[in-house]
Amino acid sequence: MSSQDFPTEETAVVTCGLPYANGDLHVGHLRGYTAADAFNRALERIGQETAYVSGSDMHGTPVAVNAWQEGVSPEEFSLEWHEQYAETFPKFDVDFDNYGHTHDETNTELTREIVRELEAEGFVEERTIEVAWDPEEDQALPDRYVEGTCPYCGEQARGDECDEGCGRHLEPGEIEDPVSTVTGNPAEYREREHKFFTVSKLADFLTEFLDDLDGTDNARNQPRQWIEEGLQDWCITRDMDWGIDYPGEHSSEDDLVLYVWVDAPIEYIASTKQYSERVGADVYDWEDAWNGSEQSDSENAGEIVHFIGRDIIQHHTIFWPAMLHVAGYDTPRAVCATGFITINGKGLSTSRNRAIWAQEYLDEGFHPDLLRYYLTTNGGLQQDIDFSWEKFADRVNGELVGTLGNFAYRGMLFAFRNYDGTPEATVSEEVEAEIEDAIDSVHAAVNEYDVRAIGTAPVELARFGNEYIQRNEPWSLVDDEPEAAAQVIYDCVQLSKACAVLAEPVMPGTAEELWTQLGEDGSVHDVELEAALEPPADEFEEPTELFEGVEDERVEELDAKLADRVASAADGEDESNVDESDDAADGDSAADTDATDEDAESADDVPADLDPVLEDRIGFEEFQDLDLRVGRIETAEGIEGADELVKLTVDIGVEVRQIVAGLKQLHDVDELPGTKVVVMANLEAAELFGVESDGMVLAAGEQADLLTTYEDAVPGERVR
RNA sequence: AGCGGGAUGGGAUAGCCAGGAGAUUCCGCCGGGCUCAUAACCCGGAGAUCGGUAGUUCAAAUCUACCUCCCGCUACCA
Repeated sequence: MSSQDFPTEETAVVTCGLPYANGDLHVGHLRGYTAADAFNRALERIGQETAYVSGSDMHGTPVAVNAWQEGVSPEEFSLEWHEQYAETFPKFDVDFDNYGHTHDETNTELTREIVRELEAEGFVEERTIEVAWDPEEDQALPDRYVEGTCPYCGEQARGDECDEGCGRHLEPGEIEDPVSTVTGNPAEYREREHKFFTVSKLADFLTEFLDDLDGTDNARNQPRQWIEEGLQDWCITRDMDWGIDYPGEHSSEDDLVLYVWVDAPIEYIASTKQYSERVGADVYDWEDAWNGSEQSDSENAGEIVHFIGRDIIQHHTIFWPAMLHVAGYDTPRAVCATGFITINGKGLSTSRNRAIWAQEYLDEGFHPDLLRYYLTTNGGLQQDIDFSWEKFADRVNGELVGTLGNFAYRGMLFAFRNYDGTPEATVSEEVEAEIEDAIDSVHAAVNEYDVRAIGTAPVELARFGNEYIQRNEPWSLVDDEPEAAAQVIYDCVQLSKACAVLAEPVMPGTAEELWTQLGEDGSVHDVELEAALEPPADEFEEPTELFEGVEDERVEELDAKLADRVASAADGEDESNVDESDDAADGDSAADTDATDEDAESADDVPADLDPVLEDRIGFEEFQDLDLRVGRIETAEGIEGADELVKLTVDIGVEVRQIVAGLKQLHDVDELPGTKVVVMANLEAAELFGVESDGMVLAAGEQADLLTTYEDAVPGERVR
């Protein structure tokens, strides 16, 4: 890449995706925030001027819809979540220099200012488009207020994104057959004036931008494809009242607000600005970070580094740099998109309660550093990583307790007992070289955005330390060769000090603890990596163990708890799904790094590709809930455009139903009429390929072998 | 079926972008050592044709093409 290595003379700013203010935080969120926090701390350790900022994402239709359902104002609703987030992050030592929210004054002002700038530069056009409208309520239905059919792939889609089909971002008015998600009313389209940001004019700029962009590969490759396919202009306004009013005189009467994705990333700037205003521009000047090229020769002087979840790459590599560029700000140096988290190998799912919640983790009494270490070092940033309590315990016990904690403790305890602190000596060449290497590796890791390597550095150094102390056996030297023993122990204290410095980014609390135990002055949060080579303090108190192990029984207990919770969430599926309405809603979240639902429960150990019998038994009463009927197919015709679907009318005695079934390739459609079948009669109706299907015809296996009766059962008889 | 991510010793991971020695580390296993340390630590060993095939190259885990399989999301298996 074309960027200069860190540390640079410029001012850096590190951000992480904005948590969307409509749900509890979980390990998926935490992964991104701890990675960015560790990266920012590592930047500080190598002497880069930097700030770490973020804020809550308050606007958008999911908040409005959820608030409406709870009967509170969107502001009240989102502020409550915002406050919870603001309280939670410090508990994980996620140390934002500023944490704001998108609904505050700074962001509102700045957003309007930037939009005016986009207008002034001629990148905003007013266009008349058709928007979904609820005729009964007489209100507009932007984004998630409406569902319908994707015009590109024909799938069921949300108003703003074809979430289930081709994954495209949908512009207002594009979705077909719209229905209000609030009232269920079919929506009609009305003509409205809206503002468009002409992103399509910026393809060349964006291509160049991507060529110079640092960070993870996925953040560079995916948008390239989108550009090749052709960029669409972006509608940046919505007909609703929750959001930032579109700047200008005539807009207020129309309830025209800016689309949430306009003001959300601007919070990165706003939050930096708030930080600057609080500490003073002489300490940190937000304009150097966001507008550094004004004062500097280089074109891209600000060192802007975004950490995001991989689901929001498009917003950060297309819309956002386009806005920054036109409004005269610097564009990002790097976008690092993290992978998802799985729990015990399965997708994290908030609605199924298969998640490790932030508060839950804390309530279990674990130190935040343990999770920080696990999340940042379990795999590369881009990689999906799995969380299980067993693996967690494994890594804590092996690497933190056994290697890092043990090394620091044994060396320092030896030193304390024999020398009341650091013995008289100077660092050996071998140890000095080892520490230098470790420092270099962290430097390199920062420049490669390799948070994992930043995290493993202190543990690797401790591993060397354990080997070193073992090889030199100070315990057998201490009587006969006191000088040699002193040398070894001095080296160990030096190594412990280096571990403290190296551990700071990923395990800030533990690092500070170790630093204090070593009798060092000040805080490890204020030193640079080179402090690892400075002579340790002469005296220190008796050390204590840095980490506590996680017992096997504890792991079993935690696993059981998680399993119970997932099971009970599954029981109450219907109800809980309504409350949680849709964690899918936080797809708008700027940091939603959970993998989404996955279900098929494990089917290992079963021969011949057959699914095992489900473990959960149901009661007879539940079986009684199934209304299975004998039916006779009356008519059958293929559905145009569908490969497999057949539209059937089936006589089930009490009535004739229209049912869609996937039989076309497997049966001769003309021969189906007259066939007796078994029908699941009280299944809720669904629409398949635009055709209503009221019930389900039972069939077995891939070949859709139809279930039938062999004697004289007549249509309408129940099957039991 | 579409899109995305993978495939490296028993399990989990690194290396791949910028091709070159005996392929990294952790867990597990076998054997040994140490006893300063939280049954922690250290050493040695077994164990990988780096998913397959073809190609580029003096040289491929790494680059190219095709293929297979796995995972996730989504879907016309209602």
